[in-house]
Amino acid sequence: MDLRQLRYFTAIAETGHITRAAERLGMQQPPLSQQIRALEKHLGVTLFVRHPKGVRLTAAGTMMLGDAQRILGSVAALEERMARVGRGLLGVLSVGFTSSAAAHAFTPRVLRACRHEYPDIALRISENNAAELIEALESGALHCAFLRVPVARPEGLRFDTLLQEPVVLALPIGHPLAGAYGPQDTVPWEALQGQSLILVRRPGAPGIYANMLNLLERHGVSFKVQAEVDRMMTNINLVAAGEGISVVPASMQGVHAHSVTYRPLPPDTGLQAPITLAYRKDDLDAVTGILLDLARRIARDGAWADRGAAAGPSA
Amino acid sequence: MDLRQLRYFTAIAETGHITRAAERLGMQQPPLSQQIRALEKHLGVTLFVRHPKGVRLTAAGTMMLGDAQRILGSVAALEERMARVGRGLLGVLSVGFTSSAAAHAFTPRVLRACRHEYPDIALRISENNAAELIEALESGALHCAFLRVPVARPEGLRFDTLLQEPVVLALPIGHPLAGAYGPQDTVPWEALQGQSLILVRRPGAPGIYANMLNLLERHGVSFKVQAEVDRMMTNINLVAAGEGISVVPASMQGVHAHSVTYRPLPPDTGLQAPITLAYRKDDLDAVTGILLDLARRIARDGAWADRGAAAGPSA
DNA sequence: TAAAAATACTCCATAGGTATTTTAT
DNA sequence: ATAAAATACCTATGGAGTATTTTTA
Repeated sequence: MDLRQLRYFTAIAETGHITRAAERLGMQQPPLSQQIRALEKHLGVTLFVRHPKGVRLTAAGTMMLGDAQRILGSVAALEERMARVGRGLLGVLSVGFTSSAAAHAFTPRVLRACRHEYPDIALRISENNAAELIEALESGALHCAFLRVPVARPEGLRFDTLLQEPVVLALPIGHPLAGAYGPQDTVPWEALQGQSLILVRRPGAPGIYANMLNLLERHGVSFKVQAEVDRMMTNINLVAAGEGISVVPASMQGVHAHSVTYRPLPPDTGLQAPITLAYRKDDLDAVTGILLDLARRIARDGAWADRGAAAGPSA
Repeated sequence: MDLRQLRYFTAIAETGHITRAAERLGMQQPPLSQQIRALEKHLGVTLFVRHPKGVRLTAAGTMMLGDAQRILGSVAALEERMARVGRGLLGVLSVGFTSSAAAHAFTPRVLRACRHEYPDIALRISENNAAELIEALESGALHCAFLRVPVARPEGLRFDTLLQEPVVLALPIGHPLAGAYGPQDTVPWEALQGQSLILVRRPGAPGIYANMLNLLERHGVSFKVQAEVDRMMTNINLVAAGEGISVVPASMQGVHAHSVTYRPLPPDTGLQAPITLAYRKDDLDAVTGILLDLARRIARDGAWADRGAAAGPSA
């Protein structure tokens, strides 16, 4: 028995005529007669009593009709579901992000929009440092992750830049530089001469710290690496504790506002901290594609700065 | 999509190899690969990730597997059910019987055995007079009916004789014949000279009354027809009321024992009251066939006289 | 390098079409 | 006499087989 015969059976049962059912099925009457006889023979049951003006279900046929319709309904529902899966509208999406990506209003905004616009995508969200996120991406544990562009970009992953963001200097309250430069004053690189820096430089760390060190070297500024951590939030925590100074993406201004103060850096240096979406370049899952499109749209529209968010300007 | 593709899909999912699944399905690997690719294309979803040593379900494939197995299970169950329907082991069976057929232990015994041996046959039982039963049989409202052989056998119906039964004379208590003949004494036909008879002669009435009238005529016995009724139970009721005398199947002895007494009739006359099963000769339903076989078996084995039943001897 | 899947082609079983006959009212 | 189903026969799509190539760990 196959589904075709079930479809034929229900069509005949519903119309009461082999001829009309054939019409509805877009076929001729003889093959339909043949198929239904084959089905009856296969099942060992007479499904219809043949009248001169149509057919009528036997008791056995009546028993069968409900089941047949149920089965055909299940099949149609399955096809429908799978079509939605194929278009990425239904399924599970595992998304990771770093603390610094999460600090920007953009990331939660995208996830909130995804939940709202695609309610059948079940989001599995996790926060972690960049190294762990990248490993999870490579192993397939994550579909994609929001993070800053790392220095070393692993083969096999793509990093789509969603938005650019300037970098600011983070100083402990009462630091000499905080006295020398007002809140709106740009601090020149030379002013960092001899400072103790806290950096994120563990595996998978964002490129901005390497870039900054290059800039300092180019300006002939000497410094001391006071600490190396694995995520920007730790970075700010240490600044708050007075361990030294650091730089962070503009969106992280306001963290530890009672003990950390922030200052702009020279705008012409091109020191930017982009937020990217990372995913495996070979198999771009349909669901991942949905999120990627959504994130790009929101980034393009600048639509994340809706309320109460410390938003930096886009590229 | 058809069931074949679902079967192929589950086979591959369950074995983890296209090659092994092909083996299990009794086919070659290439067509199986083709079919599964066709299914993937049809659904718009990748179901398996191909590894060098087998395949593994994708998330979409995993979602699909459960549904596919459920659907295949439903189909198998449907086929199983219909096979049972076809063999008559499952379904509804509408059975009728007359009061006189029900009076014999045989009839309830057959129905009880049917319930016990074929629990999936839902019995619809109704009691009625012969004329109504025959009409119900012809209209299709009944599958079969236990009754005495009617004088006029309608075209289109078969009457299978299940067992023969002698006929006895029913007399009101205190009737002169009851005094002239003891309980074991055979009453000769001549003794009925001038008696008032109560007969069942309405449409569909059993043949025994017509046969009896022939016998009386042959013996030169004159009589008076006191009443004509439509079922034997009424017959006895009128005898009990003193309206006249009658004859009934031996199994009805004992009814109205306080007011009716019974006497044997000459055994060599061939006046018998058979119990038959009537059904449409053209469409012998499988369920009806089951009951017919069962009734024949019980009649042959004489297995109805198990307990507390007023049983007459069989043919 | 080896095992499994994919590709290329060939064949034939059978679903479906056309023409006609049978059936039952 | 008529409408519908059954029968007979033909055609062609596509499922399955055989041989071979490609893939990837």
